[in-house]
Amino acid sequence: MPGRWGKGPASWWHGEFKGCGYRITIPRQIILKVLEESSGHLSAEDIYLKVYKIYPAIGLATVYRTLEILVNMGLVSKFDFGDGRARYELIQDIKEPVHHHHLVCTNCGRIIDYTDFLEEEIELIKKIEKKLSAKYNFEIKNHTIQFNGLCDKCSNK
Amino acid sequence: MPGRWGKGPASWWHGEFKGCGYRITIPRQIILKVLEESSGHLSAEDIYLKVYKIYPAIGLATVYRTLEILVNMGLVSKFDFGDGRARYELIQDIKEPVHHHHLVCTNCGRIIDYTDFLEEEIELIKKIEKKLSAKYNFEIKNHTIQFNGLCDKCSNK
DNA sequence: TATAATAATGAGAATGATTATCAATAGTAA
DNA sequence: TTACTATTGATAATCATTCTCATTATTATA
Ligand SMILES: [Mn+2]
Ligand SMILES: [Mn+2]
Ligand SMILES: [Zn+2]
Ligand SMILES: [Zn+2]
Repeated sequence: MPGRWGKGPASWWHGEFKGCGYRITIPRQIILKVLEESSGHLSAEDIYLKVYKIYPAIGLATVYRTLEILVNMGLVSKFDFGDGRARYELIQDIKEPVHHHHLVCTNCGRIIDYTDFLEEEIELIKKIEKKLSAKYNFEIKNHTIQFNGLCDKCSNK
Repeated sequence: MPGRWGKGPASWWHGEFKGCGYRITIPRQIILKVLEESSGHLSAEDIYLKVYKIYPAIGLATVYRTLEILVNMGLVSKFDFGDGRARYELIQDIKEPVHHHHLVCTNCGRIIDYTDFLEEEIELIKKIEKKLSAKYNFEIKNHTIQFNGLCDKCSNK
C-alpha cells in the first residue's frame, strides 16, 4: 500500500480517525496493520487470530468494535458471502478506491476478486446510479455486485 | 401469480418438487402459499408467523428446512441485507425470472426493488458473465446487484 | 511532566438466528 | 391397507455477534 504513509510515525488513517473523535490505540493500530498486510475476505476471527500473534492481550470484542468503526468510516468493506460470518476487507485507496466485484463459488466458497471491468461496466454503473437516484430520490453511497456459481474445480466435480 | 396453475389441484411446483424426491406436505404447501401471496423480503420468522395463522402446528425448523430446499432448487432467492437475518423471496417465474435488483437504505433498512433496467444493463450483464466465465472458467448461475445509500426520508433527516 | 476526564479495553455473559437431534407422524407406492 | 421412510415439531445445541462492566490507557490541559 504505497503512498499512504507520510514521513512521520502517524499512519495515513490517524488524521481521519482523530478527526472523528476516536483515539489511536495499540489494538486499533495492530488491527489496521493486519488488514493492510492481508489479502481480503477475512472474518472477524481471522483478524483476531492474526492480531493475537502480535498482541496476545487482544479481545475479540475489540476486533468487532474496531471493524464496525472502520466500516462506518468507509475504510473497510463488509461482505456476507453466505457462510454465516461476515468478511472484511480494507478499501485500498480512499480517494480513488480500487473497486472490485466478486465471483462466489456456491459449492466450495471460493471467492474471486475481479477488477478488470469492461470500460462499459463502469460507465453503466454511473448511469444507473444517476437514474436510480433521480427516480427513487435515493442517495447512493456504494454498490455490491456479485456473481454466484461454480468455480473451475467444482464444476469439473 | 397467473399462468402457474393448471386446472388440477396440483400447484406449479409439485412436479419439480416430486421430481427431486421431495414429498408434498401440508407445511410445505402452506409455506409456498404464503410466499406466493406475500411481497418479498420475508425473514424466516415472518414466514413462520404467517404460516402459523393458517396452520398453528407449524414448527420454525420446518420453515428453515423448507426454505433451504426451495433455495437449492432455485425457486426462492435468499438475501442478506445486513440486519442479521436472512430474507427470502419467491422467484416469480422460473422460466423467465422477473429479475430485479435492490436499493438498500443503510439508515432505516428500507428495501426498494427495481426492475426497470436500462436495456443496456441487461445486455452488459450478459456480456460480463460471458467474459468472466471464460477468464476464470467459472460457471455463473446468478448474480446479485445492490446499491446502498440513504432513502428519501433518511437523506432529508 | 503530572493530572483529570473519559474513551477504550478485555473477560465473560447474553443474545438471537440458525442448525442438529430424535421420537412421533404422515406421505407414498404397492 | 400396509410397509417404508421422509418429514415433522419440540427442544437442545451452535455459534457469530453484541452487551455489560470494572479496569486501563489515551488525550488534552495545567
Ligand atoms: Mn474482495
Ligand atoms: Mn427483492
Ligand atoms: Zn468451488
Ligand atoms: Zn431510510
